[in-house]
Amino acid sequence: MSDWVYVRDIAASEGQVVTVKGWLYNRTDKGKLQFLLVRDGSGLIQAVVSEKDIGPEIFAEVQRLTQESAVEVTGIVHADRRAPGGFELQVQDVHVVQFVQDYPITPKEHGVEFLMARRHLWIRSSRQHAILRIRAEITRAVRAWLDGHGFLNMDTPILTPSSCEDSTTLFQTDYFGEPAYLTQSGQLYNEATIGAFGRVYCFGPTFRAEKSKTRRHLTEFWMVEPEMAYVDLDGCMEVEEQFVSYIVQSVLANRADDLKVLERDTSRLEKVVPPFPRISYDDAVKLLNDKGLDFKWGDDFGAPHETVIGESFDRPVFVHHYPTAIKAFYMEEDPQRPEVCLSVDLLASEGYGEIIGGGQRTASYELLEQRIKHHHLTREAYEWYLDLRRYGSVPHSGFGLGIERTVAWLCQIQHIRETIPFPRMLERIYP
RNA sequence: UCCUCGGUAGCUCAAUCGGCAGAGCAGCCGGCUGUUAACCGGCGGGUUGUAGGUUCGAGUCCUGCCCGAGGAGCCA
Repeated sequence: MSDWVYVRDIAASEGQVVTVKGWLYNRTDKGKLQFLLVRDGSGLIQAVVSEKDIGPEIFAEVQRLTQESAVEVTGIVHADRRAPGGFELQVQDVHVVQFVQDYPITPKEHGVEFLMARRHLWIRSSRQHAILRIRAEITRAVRAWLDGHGFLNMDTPILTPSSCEDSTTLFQTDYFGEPAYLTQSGQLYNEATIGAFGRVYCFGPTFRAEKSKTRRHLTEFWMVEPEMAYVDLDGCMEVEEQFVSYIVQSVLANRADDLKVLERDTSRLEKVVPPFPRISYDDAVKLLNDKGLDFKWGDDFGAPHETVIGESFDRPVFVHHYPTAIKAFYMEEDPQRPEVCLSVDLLASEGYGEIIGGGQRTASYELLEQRIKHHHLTREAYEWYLDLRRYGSVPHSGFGLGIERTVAWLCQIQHIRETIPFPRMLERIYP
């Protein structure tokens, strides 16, 4: 019995007889010679089957093998320039674990509707495989950087009694006869945990019940939200640029093969190092007007505006000091200019738009109380949040990074639906 | 929610002015010792999303409905 090895480790077994356990990705039949492309989750390897090596009986069985049949392939590992990946197996034995009939996804072209309905199988395809491996690297890097920089992971609730912000629509559920909502942000809770721990982050799913039907929106998406006590707007931007740069450089260093599968131009990503350019909302408006776009001060940027601003720089760009009126109720005002607030968004390059929203939070009890009233929020529901301004209120900042948008940017893919194993979108909750 | 486009074989698509519904791939049969979405030959494969309407005749024109895609708004 030969050793079971994963394809990713195959180079270490050159010249040895090993067994690969996986699924048939594709097969080419040349008569007395067949090429099996076997994937095992860790990689893809070509297995060369010759009739004279394994005899007519097994050879004929292999000839009947169909796409995605489960197989255990035993053979000698050879380096060969002609093989994808540089190594191949000269097959000595094939054990068929399951013959598969009529696997629906062929190596040919398919439409989005067809593939999305078969998402549970589509994730086996090489492009999807590469994207989801990069996603895993991004989430690994997120935790590694935060854990290494004094942030404590605080898991915030998914079931919440009310809205965190007043702007978006929430999914309502029944909580023992009372209405409850799926969280749209852990931020408010993290403003409490920083009072206990100083620097924290939450990382989990977030839900928005808006009927958004665009390439940048999911109804369920993942967001990491760091929050920091005694950190102002400038300090927040410094953390963001260090954090994002680390994530990008980790993907470049650890997922080069997957970026190649996606044919990602990595030269743009190599430039993603601190410092990032910083422009005020005022200057962003000027920039848009100078480029001939019709945009007036006080409006929020739409997708085309974000694209133009993002494309004006060679790395992600901070836009800060948005009008107070278009931002959430908890944003701190600029003391010199109350009509703008200490908020900052990070717009990704290459037209991928906003990947981070954040800024400095209101520290003043009086201002927050006034904002809650002004935004028609229920005072009672925010009493605990007001408590945080009663007992040791300090300047503090935080931000939320959208994982799927980051994956789409780094993978250079057109639609966010491919950045999560099972996307939840308007009109799609299957599979 | 609004705007635009689409739905034809298992998949991806074609079908001229309203006039016999067709190709590639997949499947099945045969051939081939270096294939990379292999190639060569052969075979089978259809309630044209759905309900009506116009017409001698509708995949094609008209209306409703269903489903999907792209975009807007909102946002990460």
